[in-house]
Amino acid sequence: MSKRELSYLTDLQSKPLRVDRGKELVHEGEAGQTAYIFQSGWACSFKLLPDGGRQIISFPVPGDCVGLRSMLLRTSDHSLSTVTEATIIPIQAARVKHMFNEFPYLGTALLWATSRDEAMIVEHLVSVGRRNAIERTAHFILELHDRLELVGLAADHKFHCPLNQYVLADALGLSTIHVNRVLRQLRTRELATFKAHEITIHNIAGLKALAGYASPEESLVVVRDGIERDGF
Amino acid sequence: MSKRELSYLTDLQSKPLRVDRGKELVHEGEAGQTAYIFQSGWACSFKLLPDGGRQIISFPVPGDCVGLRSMLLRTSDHSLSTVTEATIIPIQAARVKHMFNEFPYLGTALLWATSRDEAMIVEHLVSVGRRNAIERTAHFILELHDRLELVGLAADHKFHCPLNQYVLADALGLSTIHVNRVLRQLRTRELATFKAHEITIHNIAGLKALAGYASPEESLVVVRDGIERDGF
DNA sequence: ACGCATTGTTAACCTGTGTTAGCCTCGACT
DNA sequence: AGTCGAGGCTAACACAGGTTAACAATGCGT
Repeated sequence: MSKRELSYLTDLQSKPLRVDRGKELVHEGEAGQTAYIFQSGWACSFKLLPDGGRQIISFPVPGDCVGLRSMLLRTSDHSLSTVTEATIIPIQAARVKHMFNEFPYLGTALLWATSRDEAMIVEHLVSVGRRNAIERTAHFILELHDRLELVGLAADHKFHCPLNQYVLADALGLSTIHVNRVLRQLRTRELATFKAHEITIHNIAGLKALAGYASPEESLVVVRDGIERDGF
Repeated sequence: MSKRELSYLTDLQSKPLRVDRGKELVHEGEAGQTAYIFQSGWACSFKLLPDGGRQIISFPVPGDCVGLRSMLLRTSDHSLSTVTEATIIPIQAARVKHMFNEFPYLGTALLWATSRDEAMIVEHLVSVGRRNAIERTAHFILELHDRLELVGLAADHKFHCPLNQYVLADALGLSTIHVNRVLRQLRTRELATFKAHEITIHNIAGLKALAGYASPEESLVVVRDGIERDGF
């Protein structure tokens, strides 16, 4: 990346903004004129169902960028709310569009970033579709751990996690009560503990085995061990 | 789009290629040097699990383009197999990368296309996470119908669908047997019939009500009817 | 310190979905 | 025509997970 590109990227960012927890930053179907970088605090993107239920798609954590995609589309296809108080850096759509013309190369970088997001959503889909409640929860904890470790927010197999069991249920496609049961089981089996907004992984190998979790680097290998079936 | 851009897009495409059904075009973890446009035939993209299960992510149908994303990343995060015999148009990665520099505007178009894909995956995640078997199946049928209608492959609430119940199960996160039960129920309730590779929707209003399905155009409205809950 | 709201925890019961096992149908091949 | 295999269909049973209903902790505001 050239100096000019970098300085442009810096210019793109507005002043950090503090928002309360539970604030809906983007409403589904709304025109998405703004993207945000999360400097601190957690959020969740989700879709509501006609019956009032909801499915959480992902949890942006500090360092993550959201809404870039919906800037280009007319509207956002899901809502976004903060889970905790947060500091965000808004990015204006107009400037991003200008950037696309000025520095085409950055467009590719952006495409790369959105691809990473999509990979996470796909993994989430696999979890919900084909893993049972405990595997799914274990997988979720491991993924969160790896993501947070990457930005220095997890150490020693321990990290802060401001989610409650209701939110967890909406993310994992389970009922609150069952989340509670599963967490208890993880505790009893001495794999991981979720207490007072802090997750501690006691036995990371055991947890990975349970979840069928492939660390980002190993992910290529594990799949080949699976029994291969043909495509139809 | 300028004439020059259009002709460039045409140049990009190689000769159509005929492939057998059940052919794995992309293997998970593989470097994705090629993208494909499906001219005819169906495919499915999926992830395999260590225990041999799989989750189907999406079904590319004629007119769809796949693999553009994984060309930019080092590797593809999921596999792709044909479901039927198919005619595909391969697109070379090198030429696409060149295109990005030459016509930055097309990069945005590409980003737009991948965003549409992602929206579909998100909807799939919502289905699997928060709809029960019959709602999920109904939703799937409706989505397929709308997609195929768009490319002229569905008419009169009827369309060809070469998927068997095993494949359906892997897509919907259900067991084969349960897919069978659900299809029977849809038939009995005179909502839709899946027979001899052909899906017929008998009562589209009823099916939409059951699925909580929002047509692409109406999708903005329906969600606001849901009971709103705050973001945490 | 008190009361209230939020979140966590547990038990009992019920239902949706998975599992196992088998039979039927149809088309492809010999 | 007969065999074989793939895919569809059904039934009986088992179990994971959902539902309902309490109650216990915790934290917050007054």
